Amino acid sequence: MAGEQGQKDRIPQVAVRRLPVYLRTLSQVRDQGIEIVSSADLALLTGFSSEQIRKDFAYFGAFGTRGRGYNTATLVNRLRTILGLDQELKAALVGAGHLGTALARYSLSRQRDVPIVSIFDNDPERIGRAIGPITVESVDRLEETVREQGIRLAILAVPAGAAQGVASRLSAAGIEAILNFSPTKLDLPPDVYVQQIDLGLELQSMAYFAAQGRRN
Amino acid sequence: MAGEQGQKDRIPQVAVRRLPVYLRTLSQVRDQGIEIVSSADLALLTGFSSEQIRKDFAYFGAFGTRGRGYNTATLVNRLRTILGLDQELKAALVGAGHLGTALARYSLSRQRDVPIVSIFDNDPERIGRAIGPITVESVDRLEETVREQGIRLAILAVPAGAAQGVASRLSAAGIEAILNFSPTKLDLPPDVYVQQIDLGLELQSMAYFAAQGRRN
DNA sequence: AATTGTGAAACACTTCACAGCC
DNA sequence: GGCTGTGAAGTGTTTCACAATT
Repeated sequence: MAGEQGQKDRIPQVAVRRLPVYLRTLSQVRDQGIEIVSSADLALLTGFSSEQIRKDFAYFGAFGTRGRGYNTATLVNRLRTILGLDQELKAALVGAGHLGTALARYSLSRQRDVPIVSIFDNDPERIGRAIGPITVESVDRLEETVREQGIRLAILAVPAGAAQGVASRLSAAGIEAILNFSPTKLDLPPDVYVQQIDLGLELQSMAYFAAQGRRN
Repeated sequence: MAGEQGQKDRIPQVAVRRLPVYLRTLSQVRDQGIEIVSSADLALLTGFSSEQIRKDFAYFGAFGTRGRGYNTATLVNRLRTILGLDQELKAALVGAGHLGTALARYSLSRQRDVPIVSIFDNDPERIGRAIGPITVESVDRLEETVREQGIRLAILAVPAGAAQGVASRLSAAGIEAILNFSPTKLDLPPDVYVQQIDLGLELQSMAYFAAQGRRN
């Protein structure tokens, strides 16, 4: 049996979240013309332990050569496939306020792999405005555009009060993962992956670590 | 013996990072005039399990009444003390580009507990500009201002190439925790708490979870 | 009767240590 | 000889289940 080639057991979520770090590091190393790296080299560059790096790669099937190390170009391609970046998954941004606009500009300039292709807002002042090559659309057109463009990911940067409503609509429209910058817990079917980023919460835990000390 | 009142064993980092969520939820509940909540109520509101909530509170000494639940007002105050928010820890922002400016505006409007009091940049175009009530200073004045104002936290929103240099200066100036939005791993003494937020990495792991499916 | 507080069991993740392969 | 790949041990975190308390 055994489904997709080389994939073992259940893979820890945390391991998946390290893959993009490996990918970025390996791309840089490859671009310096270095063809082989060891897990020890990667440990130095990423701050993760060499054992952990080897184990993470092993979850997806082994890519190294014993006695030598890993081929940078091969591993970059393999990681891109594993992450699904060869599919050019499209993302939508909802919320073209200060934060949303900044995120869009940042993403448009750097992030070719997961491109933002549509931006929505409900403020008539903002609709029609251009952000880079994209024109802000009315949020009324959300479902339609998501379907037409085959958008599968969304970034949410709307006020707290609007977040749940928009998220439900995104979910109903078939969006598979949401990166939520609004300070609200989203209640969604479990087949939607939600990643929360919350400046307020982060600052408050920083206060704890600064005040009571002791990192770990 | 036993140091600060009521603090048990070693406290899991993950538990600390949940406290701000409890604090926010409890503040909302309290502001609705509700005086008592059970861990089951909080579980519904936060999405964490009731056992976990009780255990988290227990790490810091017990605050509930058996048979009744937790007093919202008391618990809010207690959490604020634990997190160190009664100290009004000041934060600096370094990098007044699109993202930095958006973060500053967001924080200035909402986050009274951990106020941003200074903003730095190295671009002469930006120095002297006002963001809300704050005037952007030259990054040359970083050490001086940090000491004068007693700033203990920093938010880093500079280009990748500049991040390590600025972070080292912040650390040398005595900053205790850094929230890093630059896509760079920071190498700093272990007594500086670093929390990384990286849009590019988040989008890439979202691609995985959308592509290969299965949430957990 | 209801709900906390908590040891013990279960689960998740990381590190150790070494066999296997180049 | 050097470095990967991996079971086994160790550590960290969550869930279970129930005694303690109001």
